[in-house]
Amino acid sequence: MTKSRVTGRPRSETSREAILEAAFRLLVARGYAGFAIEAVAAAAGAGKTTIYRWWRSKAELAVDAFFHATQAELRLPETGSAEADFRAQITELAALLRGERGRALAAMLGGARADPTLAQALGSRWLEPRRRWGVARMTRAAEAGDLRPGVEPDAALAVLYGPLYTPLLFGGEVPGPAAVAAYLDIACAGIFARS
Amino acid sequence: MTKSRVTGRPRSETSREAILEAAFRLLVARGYAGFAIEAVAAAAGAGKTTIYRWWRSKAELAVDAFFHATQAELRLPETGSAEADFRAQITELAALLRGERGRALAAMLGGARADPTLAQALGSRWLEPRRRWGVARMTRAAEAGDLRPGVEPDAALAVLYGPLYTPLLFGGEVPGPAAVAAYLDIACAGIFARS
DNA sequence: GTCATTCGCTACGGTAACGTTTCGGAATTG
DNA sequence: CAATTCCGAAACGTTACCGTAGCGAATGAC
Repeated sequence: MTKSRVTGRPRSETSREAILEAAFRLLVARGYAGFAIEAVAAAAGAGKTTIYRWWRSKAELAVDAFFHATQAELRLPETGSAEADFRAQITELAALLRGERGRALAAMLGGARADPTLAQALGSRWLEPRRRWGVARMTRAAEAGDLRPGVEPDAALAVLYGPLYTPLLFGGEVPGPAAVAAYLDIACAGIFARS
Repeated sequence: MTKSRVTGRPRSETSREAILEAAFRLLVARGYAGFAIEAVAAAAGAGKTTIYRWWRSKAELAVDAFFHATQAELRLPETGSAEADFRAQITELAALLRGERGRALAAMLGGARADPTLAQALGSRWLEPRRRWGVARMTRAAEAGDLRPGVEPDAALAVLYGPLYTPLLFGGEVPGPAAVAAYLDIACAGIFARS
């Protein structure tokens, strides 16, 4: 957006990372309510001014911090059968959401009930891309005749992803590999046609 | 707990109900973060003192308000087949969670990420009783041989209830009757043995 | 060396809700 | 009537965080 400056003191990459990491830690430890700009600045050894200069809102900082901790770890596979694709993607997602990143996401989703800015940022940067992929992949599977008769793509996606996200709502831990496999066995048996 | 008083001015039932209803309205309209004791008192035409006298915490007031609006509308059926029992109970729960009560519950679940008191109150008064019923019913079904081979009760419950609660997490609307039936068709096909 | 810009730091006024206390008055019992 | 308890209203000091401003020091291009 801003024309790249050639003069003046350059932005400190050290501070940027310290802020993002401190924000993530705080999000995990105290939730979105206890996630205050002042606390982030203090924990990062940075000035409040520096944060306000580079992030427009608490919401943007939170989402940035989450992505900074997450990197591009998640693939959206497009090979193999639909069932294999979904199983792979959900298993990977489950692994990501276990532990700190899951708690950070839960904190943000909880906070999004009170902060529309956050809801919007989270929707456009996390939920929507994933949902788009899921709908597209499931629709392709339906057209290829891979689904049991009468199965609607939306309902199938709800059954596949619902059990994964529910623990974030209730404060529990995201299921481990064995539990994920167990529920996927059930869901896939109801969704995909057996050859 | 307290010995029943025989003397003095009796507690005003009018105030009690005005407070519970104002609390529910505020919970629906502004979420748990915007749910302030002062605001409840003002909206109810009551004094803060009165609220502090009868409720120990914000969390207790919120949960009480939710139950006051919910009454005992929910049955936990025990007749017929396991599949019929779960379908009936989930359909009823979905109807309850649509609209205001769903938003109130979503607000509280979101707030529970930040307020352990609320998490505990909500767990013991709402989640636990329901979960207990579900586990018991599903275990009985397993013992009766009504489940497809290899289906674990915990995983089956996750598949049945996950899609219902997920919208509360993402801020969406709880599915309507048709959508509930559609996802239950899929889930039940994966869980219950066909005779 | 000069200049533009960012840095961490400290301080400020403003807002919001907290939880407590005090008050005069109203409602019951006996 | 007296004793008791609850009521709504108002005021209090406290805590937490907001967003902004100004400081001297640091940094790097020119």
